[in-house]
Amino acid sequence: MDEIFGKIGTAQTLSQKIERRIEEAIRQKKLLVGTKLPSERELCEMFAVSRTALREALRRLSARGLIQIKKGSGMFVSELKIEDAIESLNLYYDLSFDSDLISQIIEVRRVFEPEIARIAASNRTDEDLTALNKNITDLADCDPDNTQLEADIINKFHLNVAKATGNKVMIISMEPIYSLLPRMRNLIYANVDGEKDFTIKAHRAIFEAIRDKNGEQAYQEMAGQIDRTLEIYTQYLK
Amino acid sequence: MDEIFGKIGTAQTLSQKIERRIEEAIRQKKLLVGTKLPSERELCEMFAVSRTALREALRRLSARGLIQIKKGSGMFVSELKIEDAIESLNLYYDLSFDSDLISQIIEVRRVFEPEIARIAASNRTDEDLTALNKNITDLADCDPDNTQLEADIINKFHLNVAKATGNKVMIISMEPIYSLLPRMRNLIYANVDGEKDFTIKAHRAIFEAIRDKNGEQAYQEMAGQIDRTLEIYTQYLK
DNA sequence: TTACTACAACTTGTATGATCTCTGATGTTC
DNA sequence: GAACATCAGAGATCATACAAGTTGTAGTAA
Repeated sequence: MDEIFGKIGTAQTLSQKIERRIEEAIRQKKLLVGTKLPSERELCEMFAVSRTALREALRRLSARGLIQIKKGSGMFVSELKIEDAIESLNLYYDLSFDSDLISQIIEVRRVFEPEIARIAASNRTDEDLTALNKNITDLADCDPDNTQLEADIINKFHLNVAKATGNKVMIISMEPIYSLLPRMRNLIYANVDGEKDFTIKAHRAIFEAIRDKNGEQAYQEMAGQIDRTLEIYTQYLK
Repeated sequence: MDEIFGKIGTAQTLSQKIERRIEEAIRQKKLLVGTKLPSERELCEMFAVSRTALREALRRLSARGLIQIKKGSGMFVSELKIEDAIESLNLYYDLSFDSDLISQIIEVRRVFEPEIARIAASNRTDEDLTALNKNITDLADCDPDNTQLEADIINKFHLNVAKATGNKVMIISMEPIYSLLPRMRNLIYANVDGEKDFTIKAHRAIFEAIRDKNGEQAYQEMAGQIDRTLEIYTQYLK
């Protein structure tokens, strides 16, 4: 218990208090999504604070994705998007990125993604298939020199597999990891030749297994694909 | 490619531009953790903007946990805590918390945690064992009426298993999920009797498997434990 | 010298008023 | 009715002033 000397006069700033008040209102659904908030001037009167303090509170709320501010028209309560929620996680990963992290990421993918593929195979919708298929044709059409685009497409494919599970939590868990892959790929792909054909074939195999609702096959193909990735990375990292 | 007519004057506000600039500097480690930023006035001169715009940018950065602002002393680059990153996720979950989410969380745990236990069994250190063991004795000693504390301890156990993998990414991935469990448990535990003994026994079995470096056993025990959880929840939710 | 006090020189927090710019609606012209 | 011009209201930015917290230091008394 080293809370003994914890803050007494927390000295929450005025703008923080305002922020909390509005946040609470949104959390408790007293302010519904889409609602237009009163104008700055009106809110100033209602809270009896200066525009400075109020605006800073609003800035923070919009930074967190709770409200949307449209210049010239007003401020609206917005639906908190998954992307907003994930963004700070992405940042967190970004800041702790190092070569250690690379092998750890691969390990996590090796363990999680085959299982994800299995679930995707049984839950996928036709829309999911369309998206996945598009990823593969995009990959095939992609300029071989444009490794950046290539990496993006591959990421989308894997993210779409996660989406095909129909499980939001799955997406949230994996998204931050996928967002790091381009950085890893840039590190490596420049050094590997004749990789692309193999990559396309492997991803198509995953796609087909998911399409055929063959969970076990999807699991195996995904595992194989990541094993191969792992191989390449260890070869490069050693 | 319908990017042809994509936004040109994205109309990023001034404060957003400032925010990005500082954020980039932090991301690229040009500003290290602990660094004291120049004072508001100095930054105003450097960026050639008004204090209002600058302050709004700083407010957003502090809202996101990238900097810490201390009245009277200054602004400092702060280490982005995982808790900060998770907070917006929590808010997201908070706003979309429903029985759907609960079952999705369990599904994710059912898939991920047994694998985590398996890896933990081969990578665990003696310190990990000590921590896990303490969790179990704490659980046994815990006042049966204090379901909140009970839930906390169980969470710590699972988090410690993740830690025992020695894989940071594993921890970060699971952390947001674990942070939701207390809420779920509060929903349920009040309605289940004679559960505690079983819970202790199950967790002890997991512990022993990890202790003995028996990966397969750890996998099975963890899977069984979560299956049991799933059973309880479906029973309650139906 | 030492310990305490008081103050000066910082820092961020809040308030106010003026001005700029964008948006949406209204009115005008053809 | 459609295209254009106008205008009111919204947020965005700026400049200034003052309030209030923090820190270091010079000065004072023991």
